Amino acid sequence: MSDVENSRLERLSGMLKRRGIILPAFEIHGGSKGLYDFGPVGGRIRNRVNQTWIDHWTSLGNITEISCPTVTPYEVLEASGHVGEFSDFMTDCNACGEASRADTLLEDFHSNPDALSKTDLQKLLVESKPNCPACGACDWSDISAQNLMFNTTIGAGKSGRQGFLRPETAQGMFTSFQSLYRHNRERLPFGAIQVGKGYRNEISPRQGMIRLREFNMAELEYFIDPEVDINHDFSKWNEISFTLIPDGGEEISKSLSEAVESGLIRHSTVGYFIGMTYDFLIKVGINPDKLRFRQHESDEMAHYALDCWDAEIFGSYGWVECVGIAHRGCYDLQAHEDATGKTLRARREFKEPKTIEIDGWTIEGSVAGPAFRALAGAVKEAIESLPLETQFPCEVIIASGEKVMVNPEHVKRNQKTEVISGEWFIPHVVEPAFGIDRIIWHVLDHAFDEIEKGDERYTVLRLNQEIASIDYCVFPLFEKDGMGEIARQLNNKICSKSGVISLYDSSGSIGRRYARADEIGVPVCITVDHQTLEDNTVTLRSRDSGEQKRVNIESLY
RNA sequence: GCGGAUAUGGUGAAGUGGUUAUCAUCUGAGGUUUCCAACCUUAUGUCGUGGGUUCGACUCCCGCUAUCCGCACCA
Repeated sequence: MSDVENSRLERLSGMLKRRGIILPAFEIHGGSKGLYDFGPVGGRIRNRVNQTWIDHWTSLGNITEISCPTVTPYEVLEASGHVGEFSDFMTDCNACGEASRADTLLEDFHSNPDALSKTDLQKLLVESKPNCPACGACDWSDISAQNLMFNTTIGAGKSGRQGFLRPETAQGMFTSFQSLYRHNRERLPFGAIQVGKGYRNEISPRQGMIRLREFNMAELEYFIDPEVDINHDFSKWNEISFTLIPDGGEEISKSLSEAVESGLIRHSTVGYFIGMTYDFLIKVGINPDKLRFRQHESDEMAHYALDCWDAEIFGSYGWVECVGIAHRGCYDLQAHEDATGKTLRARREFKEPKTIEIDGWTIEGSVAGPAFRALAGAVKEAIESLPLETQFPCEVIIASGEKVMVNPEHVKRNQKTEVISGEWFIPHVVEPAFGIDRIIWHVLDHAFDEIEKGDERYTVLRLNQEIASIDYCVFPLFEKDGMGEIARQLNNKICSKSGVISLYDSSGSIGRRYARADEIGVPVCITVDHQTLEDNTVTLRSRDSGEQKRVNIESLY
């Protein structure tokens, strides 16, 4: 980073802190790495970005918003693969207090302890009794998962259950699949969105808002039928050339429809969400020249993912990934199904019901049941797969490998016609995941404009009206001759409107007050002056053009 | 986690082993001013934290915490 960019970054960070947009959290206690406050000005910016994001997706019409707990039981994140991927299993030496990685301790007792589950590691630890590398004792605490996820205990004392603060919002949407499916009248495609906090106990949070331990995420899980081609309408992006970096290739510029048709973007829904993501980022104020989409390389992508694109935004820290759009296949729902035995599926009706003629053998329950007892189920399965020509008595090999003698009285002819109208399948998921803090950082970075005014550097935060923290400032030119009262009254009127915030400021010269408002990006300032006293008009001054126009005060009520 | 640098009012900077720590700016109050950081008066506010050396530490030494820059991992 050059000195020029560096000092701009310092001025930007200084301004964000000074004006209460983004500041280190808990600073009077010394602060804590990777934790930031959105201050009195930033809090509303975050809220408005979140709301804009929600509105953006719900406008599709088949998206519902949910909100799941951040405290998540161990089993959920074990099923999703996060426990294995995000954490190490640790155990403490009760003699000296030194913490050790369980898999490292057990290397001499197992060929690949890294691959063991927590339960197996615990068992192996108890059996093999390794000594503490620090003090030589052998007195280990129970194994706990630690590291990139925040550990917590749900419930008090020993009866408590192990849990984590969620590292992403996605899992709650997968575990709620059945409810979502019903709500959407059991019809795909549909999506669920969630905006909320996620937590990762990063080893080394760095670069301000870019890597946080507690962060704001916004995720959409869009459930689709892998066998149905969705015809997305890409025409609204025909005029836009997207900057794309394909897996292993050079940066190119292409229209979205071209990139999807050529197969560069491997799934049209991924392509559609790239377009939606582009629109959202532009809406909140990202400079389109500083935005590109990069395809994950095969070895970077999670093994189950079919395609993954990151939206990267250029700012003071270089190119930073702020959104990930991943085709996750059926991985997540499958994982929770496997772990719980619950059905997380959607139904697909066949165009033509399938008719299956069955003509073979099955068991005579009243005879075979008492005869085979516990094996009866397996015997039934084996017999139903036998050809019609089979002669009884007959020796049958059942699933467990056991041989059983089946006599004619155990069986009967099975002749029927089954009509199957459809099937159950695990939907595929396309997931756009947004790092809200990273996006807000870049919005601020792109909006932060320094212009020369005389010899001075003048700061303007060119935020879009949609996400500006303060909508209006109201100034009396002077606080005398009744101008102060009129301005206060106007300010109160504007604040009382739902969703609108106005700030009253009477201190300092009028120029200073405009400058203060510009620095935090207030789009419009309203000034009450002498003329107001005569004809009830005020001036509206625009942040970006500096232009003023007079309007009647009543038109602002 | 490893290596390097840093920590002084809200912000940005000076400075010293010696008893009221300096400046600019910001902020508050008052005045002045007919619209883009004007001016005058006045006030508030600082040595990150814990220990050590010392008669005395903001200053020297050691932990800790935080920040910034490299290395490894990620939204």
